[in-house]
Amino acid sequence: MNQPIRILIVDDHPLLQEGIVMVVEHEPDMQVVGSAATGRESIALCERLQPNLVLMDLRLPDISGIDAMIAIRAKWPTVKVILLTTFAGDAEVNRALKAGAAGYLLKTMPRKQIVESIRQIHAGRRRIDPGVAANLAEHMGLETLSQREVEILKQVAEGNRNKEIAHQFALSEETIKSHMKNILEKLGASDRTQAVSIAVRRGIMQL
Amino acid sequence: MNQPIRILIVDDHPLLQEGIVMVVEHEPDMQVVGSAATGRESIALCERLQPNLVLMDLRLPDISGIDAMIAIRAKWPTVKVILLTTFAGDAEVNRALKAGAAGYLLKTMPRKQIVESIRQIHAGRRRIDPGVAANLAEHMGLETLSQREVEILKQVAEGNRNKEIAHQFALSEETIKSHMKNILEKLGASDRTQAVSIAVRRGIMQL
DNA sequence: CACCCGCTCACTCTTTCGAGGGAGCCTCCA
DNA sequence: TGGAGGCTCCCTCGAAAGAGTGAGCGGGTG
Repeated sequence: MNQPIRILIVDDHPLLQEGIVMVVEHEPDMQVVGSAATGRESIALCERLQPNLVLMDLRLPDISGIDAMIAIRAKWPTVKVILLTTFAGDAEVNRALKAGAAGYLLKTMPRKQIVESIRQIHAGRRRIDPGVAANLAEHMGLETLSQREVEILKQVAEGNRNKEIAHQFALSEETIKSHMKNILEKLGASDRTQAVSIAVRRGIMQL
Repeated sequence: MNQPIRILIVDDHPLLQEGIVMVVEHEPDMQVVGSAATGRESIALCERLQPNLVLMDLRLPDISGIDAMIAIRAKWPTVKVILLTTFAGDAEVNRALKAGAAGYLLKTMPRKQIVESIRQIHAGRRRIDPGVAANLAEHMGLETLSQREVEILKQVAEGNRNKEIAHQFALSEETIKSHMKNILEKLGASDRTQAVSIAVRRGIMQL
């Protein structure tokens, strides 16, 4: 355990990259081996730099942080990936953890807690930000939308009518209505507009 | 001009604070005199530390960065305030610039451009991130919603029916319909759901 | 002063939504 | 093998939403 933790930073904010470097390099047992600003770059740098641990933002310019993580974990299963982001609804957190994230931290966390979490995660424990965990617990057991339902809800957010959506997907309007009924019930929404609001808040979709 | 630029940082992400400090302290003509994590704290620190320039995030835990800026500019009109944020629709940028922001920068900006912008702004020029400016130009001349309209649209996003909104505001349902008609036209939306989507994207309201 | 604009309200009419039923098909998993 | 759940489709019906049109009031501005 004398080897320092080799960390790769993935974030498209240069200032934040800089901040992480500063905080992490302060710790004798950690070392930043590189920084990437995009998902694809992060995969390439994993190849080259062989980090033990990746600190990854969720929103990246090219592919989502979750997809980048999936790609990295597929090639290098021993690499631990920590999502470090500003906030996310329960849906994103769930997807991240299911996809094998070793941790889910918020950027609002104090420096000390972040380095401590990195240490814990590197030692094999799983860390989830208390705020995120509370949010998760609140939505525990809450149903998530199917792919089809998300597709449809996105169209709804764009102002399409059921009939138009049906036409786009080559389906019957009745089918769309049926999906909408399920969406409203799953999200606990009283109409399509609130359904979009809730879905965005919970990280099920973006606008 | 031998005095360094005294900078106050306002951001609720410790890591980003750290990053700004590192980048800025690298410059001989700049000095970070303090960091605040909330809007109220930023006002208090302005009092104590008398900075020349404030780097302010838009989203803060207590009050919005714009409101904090307004408060600061009211008390210390010579202090220049730069909004430094991840992104915002044209509505937020417009409000910020109207309220006297000296600059509007994005966190995705490279380090060099940020320090250069700080220098320019301190010298009296106004700097707006090219990406933001493009977005602004795109929406130039686009109508904005009145206060009443925003209030109503927020209720719409919560899934309230026209009748319910009318009751809440002690208005006629016909009045709400009339407002909705104006909202749809101003935003170029085909229905209330898309109106909410567009308003959120443009920074007119949050969910 | 006239004018614009935000806010208010009214009436009609068509379209759309969402609630209420039900049903068949598929796949995955216990 | 038997659910469970996702996807598809059908019917009815009342309640909303939105288009169309019109109008009065108050405040601010050229």
